[in-house]
Amino acid sequence: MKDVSKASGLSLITVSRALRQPETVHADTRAKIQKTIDELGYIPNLAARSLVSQRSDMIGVVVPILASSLFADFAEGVSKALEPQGQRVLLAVSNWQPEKEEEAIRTFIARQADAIILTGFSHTDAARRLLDRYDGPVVEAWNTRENVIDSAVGFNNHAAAAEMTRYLIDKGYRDIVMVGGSSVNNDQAADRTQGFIDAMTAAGREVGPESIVEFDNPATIESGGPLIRSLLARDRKPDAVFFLAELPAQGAMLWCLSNGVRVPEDVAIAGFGDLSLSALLPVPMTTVQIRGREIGEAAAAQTLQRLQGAPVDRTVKDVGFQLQIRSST
Amino acid sequence: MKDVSKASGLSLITVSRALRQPETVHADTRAKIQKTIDELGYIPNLAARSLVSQRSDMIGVVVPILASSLFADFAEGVSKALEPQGQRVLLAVSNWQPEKEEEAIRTFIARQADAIILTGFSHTDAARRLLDRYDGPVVEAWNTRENVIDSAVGFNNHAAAAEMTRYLIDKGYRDIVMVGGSSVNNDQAADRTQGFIDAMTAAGREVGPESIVEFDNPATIESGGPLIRSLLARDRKPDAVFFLAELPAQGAMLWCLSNGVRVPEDVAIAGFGDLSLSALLPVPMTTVQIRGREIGEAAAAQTLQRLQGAPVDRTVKDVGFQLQIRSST
DNA sequence: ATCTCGATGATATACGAGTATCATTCGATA
DNA sequence: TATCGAATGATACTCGTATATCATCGAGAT
Repeated sequence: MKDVSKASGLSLITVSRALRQPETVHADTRAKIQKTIDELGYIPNLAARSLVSQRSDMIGVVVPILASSLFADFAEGVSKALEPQGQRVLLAVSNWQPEKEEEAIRTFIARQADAIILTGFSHTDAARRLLDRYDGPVVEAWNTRENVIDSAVGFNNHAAAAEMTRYLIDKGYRDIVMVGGSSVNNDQAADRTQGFIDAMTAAGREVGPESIVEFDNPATIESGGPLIRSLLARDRKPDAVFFLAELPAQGAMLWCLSNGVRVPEDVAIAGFGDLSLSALLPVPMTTVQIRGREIGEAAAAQTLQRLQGAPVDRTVKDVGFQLQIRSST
Repeated sequence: MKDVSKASGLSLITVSRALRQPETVHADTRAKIQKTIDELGYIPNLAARSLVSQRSDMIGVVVPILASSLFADFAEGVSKALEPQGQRVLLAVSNWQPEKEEEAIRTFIARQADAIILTGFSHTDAARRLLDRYDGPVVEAWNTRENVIDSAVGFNNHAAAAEMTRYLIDKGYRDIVMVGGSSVNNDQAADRTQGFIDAMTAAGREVGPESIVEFDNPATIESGGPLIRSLLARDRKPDAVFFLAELPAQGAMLWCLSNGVRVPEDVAIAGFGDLSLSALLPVPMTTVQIRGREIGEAAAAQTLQRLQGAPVDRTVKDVGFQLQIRSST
């Protein structure tokens, strides 16, 4: 700013005013300042501005994973919704490790992030303490629960899994097996699993250890084949397999296609997520549609509202899900 | 820091030293300071530190898109490689618009980003000027060319498309059609297209307007079906179709599977990208394997080296690609 | 007893902007 | 001609951390 002041022959304070309170400066003066700014290529130092203004125009976002997942849609949605407001995304990938999330939160706060958007409700105690003392908006995304830190945006994972399970039961399947990821530090996986269990028991079905199979996170398409293969090798074959993630479901479907197993005649397959591929498979796949991008946009919108002064109301926004019943069941 | 100083009974300068030059402070004193830091929950203000140190421990990253693409792998690779060094990612999604990239660069510089990682070589003039004056490392990723701003990490898009084209020619295909995205503001698409053209003409093949079909960015899996359908409806059907993006190729493949078109007997299909699904399709797909995550890690590694004082050498690092010959050709 | 060195402290300044307070200049208006 | 207000300027202080310079104190070495 000092350089601009000298080059334009105007005082430092006038340059500052031209930038911060343009209405107090004569139009001609403003134009003159803008001209020298362009000539000099002056770019304000936002770190200095941040120091005074106590804000950074940055919003911290934590996702568990980005590759081949709806979290990429989510992050893109957040970024695009924030950009028009001059907010940038500070990104962190936690790999489903709460300690990494905590570390990310710590650096977000240290960098004066204006708000923090997290995935899920699984946080370390230290992270909760940090967030309690943090005065900006905090959004927990991808699930809905009662006890939110500040606000939440997502869908009811429990209800989604339960609804699909009920559908499978009503459809007449007798031996339903659920395949899910580890519930450790993953409230989404936990809620989905519980949704399956609750729907089953509510229908009088027994849920034994053989009804639930676990795969390792991150869920890959490659894991689907071996999983369904081992299930079909059981003495008592399941007649329906409900995958709590889309990629293994797709992998299972493709394995069946390549190995002469008929879907849904030999075994029905349902997924969770509805990646675009699922509808286009030779046997279009029944699945729970999740709109990751929409969750991201909603999370960003909620954040911006709060930043613009909307009151704290511990909102939990449910963007919903939708069962996509197709031919695989 | 002032609070920590008062609470611990030690002077401000000692607290500062304990944090910045720990070796100059007695271990007991250090422990005492650490204790009060923990008690108070003190988190240093990195905006203030940044103002003095002229660095921010943030690295700006621009990707054209994140959803359903290898750029998500790329971004994850960058983030994970930077994290152990205490660097965070400032993310921007440009949507293939150089103006958005320019705007992102401007804010990265304003926020004192230590380095900038871009996708591709298509920048606005203003962006080039900004980057010329910028003193941190700049990495252009996802392609290799001669005139780099600072350094580049990627693979030779031209060579990759040419090699696949040569393979198709050698395999005996007579009517090869290329399907690619718009080359406007997309050097990768342009280079791939040129690679196809060059390989064709080098083999004495004619490349007419009917040999090249264009789809809209972003390439979706949904676009593949209609594309291959219209190609097969031509009087002179192509016997091989080379998609310069993976999703439309997968879409085309699935359309063929669902519509009784035999691959590769009726038409051969080749893709570009090798998303994990491609190898698992009922007809595993021939494609060019790109390792997005590796590009991200390499870009991050190069950045870190430069930040740690490695000399500027206008490096162009080629991480390569690999033809995956499968059954679809 | 003198010197040296490690550990700590006091003071001042810098980083780049934002802003409060008070002063000055100039032209328009009554 | 006196007054007012818009436009601009000068000065000082703030934000939170880093660091240079010089000072002080005490323990151990010579």
